[in-house]
This record gives sequence, structure tokens and C-alpha cells, in this order.
Amino acid sequence: MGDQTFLNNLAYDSVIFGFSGDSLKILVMEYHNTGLFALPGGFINLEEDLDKAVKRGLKERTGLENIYLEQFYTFGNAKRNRTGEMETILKANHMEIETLRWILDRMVSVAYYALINIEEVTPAPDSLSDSCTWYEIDNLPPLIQDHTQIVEKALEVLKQNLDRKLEGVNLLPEKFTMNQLQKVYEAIMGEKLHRGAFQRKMLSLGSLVRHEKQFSGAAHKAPYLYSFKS
Amino acid sequence: MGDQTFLNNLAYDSVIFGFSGDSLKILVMEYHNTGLFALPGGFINLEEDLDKAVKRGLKERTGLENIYLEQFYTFGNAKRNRTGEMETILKANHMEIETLRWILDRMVSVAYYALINIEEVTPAPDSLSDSCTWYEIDNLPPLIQDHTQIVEKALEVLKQNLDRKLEGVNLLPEKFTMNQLQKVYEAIMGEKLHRGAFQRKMLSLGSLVRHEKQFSGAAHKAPYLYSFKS
DNA sequence: CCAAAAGTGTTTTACTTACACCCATGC
DNA sequence: GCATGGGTGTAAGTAAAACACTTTTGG
Repeated sequence: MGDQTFLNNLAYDSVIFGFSGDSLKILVMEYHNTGLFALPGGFINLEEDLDKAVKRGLKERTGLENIYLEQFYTFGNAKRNRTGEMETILKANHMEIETLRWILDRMVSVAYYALINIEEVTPAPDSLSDSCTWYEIDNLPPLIQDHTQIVEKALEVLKQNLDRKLEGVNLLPEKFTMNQLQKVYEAIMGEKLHRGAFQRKMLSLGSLVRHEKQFSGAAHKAPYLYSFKS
Repeated sequence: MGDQTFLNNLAYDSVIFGFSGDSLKILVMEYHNTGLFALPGGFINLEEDLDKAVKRGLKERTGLENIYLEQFYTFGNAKRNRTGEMETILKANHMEIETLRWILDRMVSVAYYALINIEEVTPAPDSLSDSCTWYEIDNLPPLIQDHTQIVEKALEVLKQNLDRKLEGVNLLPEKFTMNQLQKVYEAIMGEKLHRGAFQRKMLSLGSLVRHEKQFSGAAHKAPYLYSFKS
């Protein structure tokens, strides 16, 4: 490898969740002239903490710092990235395969999911990609390698973790209504929840602060705004 | 690296849980002439699935196949194995450091926990170690690097997963009494449980099969034996 | 018969779910 | 006033916890 600047055989992939218009979405990148879609990922510098590498990558793609991040699984099948797709991508971008041969090597990938407020983000593709776009979670394009499995696992773990620590609030602006929070939960869990029960359960956790009401201009009672008690 | 036979910068560590005498234990290795203790770990062959590598290592240390295994976290701090301890171990074993320099490189470690029936195991140390022994979970020797944190995280995840899939049964023989199962739960959760409630909860899951009674020779009613419905 | 531990029925409690009512707001 | 959605009180239903009674076994 010679003057390799990254750890060999190790990568990370990120499932970046956002929420808007009543549905859960993730960021997906499309590579130039290939019709191939993938999760945003990257590599770890030789002396860089794994967590730091992921944060660095997310900063580049979303512009955000201090993102809510959870590591959820490490994918290590020997052939998981031996699908020929990465070679296609390099060729389509006229990259010299010789100098980038290491990128075709076997990769073990540590997967993270991120929860962000979709309003604060302007997605930025990397040099190999011509777009980095939001896709609804149940309307994804086919993804390369094992990335579809990675998304499935991310969603599974997210569901399990939802209640602990009120993770859902990270998908919303700092102040939000109870209804918005409920919509987030419904999008993630994939089922309708009972309004009264939901409100009581959230408030009983004692982690929400109530603020002044929000006058929406709509023809009904104005809802309270809440924020998450850190 | 030249003719390296393992993936660079990547390792695994395993927290192998066993249960006997009312307490939860894990396997800890002690290195020759150093007084240094560590979790059993290993490396991944170039074309080997990550899961397979871990199973291979466990087979060597316990003699068992088809072990219950869960991957729970990947530890990737840049300096996590830069503590000088591994160098001490190599020196004490009169290893030529030059040919094993790669073992001192930065290592990202994927951590797994295993649940096994302690009766079926005869622990086997590797060539650098002079013992591989059971230690009670709350009476561990100091461990090298970040291995203490790894154990803590393993226990934390194990607690969370206990109820799902009745993981606890993997620590017992194929047939066991309800009392034994309760003791396992108590050891893991670190608290006494109510006998009646425990029995009902376990049976209500519908995953246990009741067999003939076990006559222990003790001066009380004989308990039923149960096994786990696969 | 007694002590010890197992199995199970009953009661109590807490929690979740469902329903309903009232409130605020714009038309 | 009325339709719409928000907040909360009440009741029904369900699940967990505590308690206690009975059973079985060896001494």
C-alpha cells in the first residue's frame, strides 16, 4: 500500500435519518453515469478515532456538527463489497484503478445511524457522486453491495432505541409540537399511535419542557411547543 | 507487511459468559510471566468472514461449536491498544518484535459476547498465555487496554437482550429447572427476583417445554425440568 | 409430623389503552 | 355557531407484583 493514508480493509457507512412531510427519509448518494446508489461512507485516517472519522464524514455531507450518532453494527462478510459495483463506479469516473486499487479490497464496515433535523441540512455529494438526496425509507432505490441490509438493520435498531432517551426529538427542530413528535414515532414504528396515550407517555418521562403555545393560524386550539431537556 | 495473513488493524475480542455456583463468570487469559490479563481475542484471515473468525477462535478456546454469539460493539479509539502492554507481553515471551510488529499497530476491535454451558468447556490458552480461566464477573483482575470497558458494555447489552429470545437458557444445560434459570437471571441483572412472578413470566412466553420431574434427593417437592423450544 | 422448596391460585397494584368531554381558534 | 384539532379527565382492560395456600419430598 505504500503511503496509504487510511486504515486498510476498514470503512464506515452511515444511515442518515431525516423527517419531513410525515415520512422518514435517509440520505442516498448516486454515482456519476452509473445509476448506482449507495449510503454515504468513508475511511478512517491512520491516527483518527473511529467516531471522529464518522463525524468528519457527516460534517462534509450535511454541514452539521454535534450530530446525534449511534453505532449499530459491523458488517464483515468477506465478499460483501466484492460485487463489481465499485469497479464500475471508478471506471465511470475515469479514475486510475491502479492508484485506487485499495478501494476494491475487502472492506469490513462499521455502520452508524444519525438523526438530524432535515431543515438544517444542505446535502453535499463527494467527488465520485453527482447527488446526495433524501429518499423515503420505504421507497428507496436499489443500493449497491449490502447497503439495503444495512438500512434494514439501522431501522430495526432505531425502533428498539426509540423510547430510551427520546431519540426521536433529534429529528425535529429544537421546539416542536406533540403532534410532530407523534408523527415521527409513527413514521419510525410504521403504525398509528393513540393520541391521548402518546401525549401522556411522553410527558410522564419528564424529559420535555413545555413552552408558550404556537399559533398556527389554523381553525383550532393552538398546541404547546416542547423542547427536550438535555 | 509483506506476506501478512490477517487483515491489518482489525481484531476481535470476545466476552465468554458462563454460569456456575450462582454467579456469572467470564473467561480471562493470563500472559506468561507478566501478570497481565486480557479477553480472548484474535485476528481475521484475509478471506474469512468476520463471524467465522470469531467462531474459529471460540472453538480453539472452548472446544465448542455452534456457540450462541452476539456482536455488540466495535471499539475504535486510535490509542486503545497503544498502552505498551502488548509490547511487554511479546518481550516476556521472547518473541522477535520485528516479525510481530504488526500486532502493536493500531487495532480496531469488533467485540462479541458468547453464552455457553460452562460444564461443557475445558478452557485452552493460546501460545502467549499460560492460563485461560473463569473469573466471577464482579471480581475480575485488572485487564489490559480497554478490556474492562468492553466487559462493561457486554454486560450492559446482555441485560438489555436477556428477555428477548430467552438468551439466558444458553448458559444452562439442555434441561434445567426453573430455579436454575431464575438464578441465571438474578446473576445477570444483579438483583433478586420474585419467584412466583418469574415462573409465570417465563411460562407465559411459551418457549419452554416441560419434561418429567427431577428427583434431587432433597427433602422437598421435586422440580420439573424444562428445555428451550428452538 | 416437620421443614424446605416447588407449583399455583388469589388479591392488589400499577400501567396501558380506549373513550369522552371540554377548550381554543378561524371561518 | 360550527368544524377542527389540542389537552386532559375518567373508565375499562391488561399485565405485573405481592401474598399465601397447597403439594411433594426426606428425615
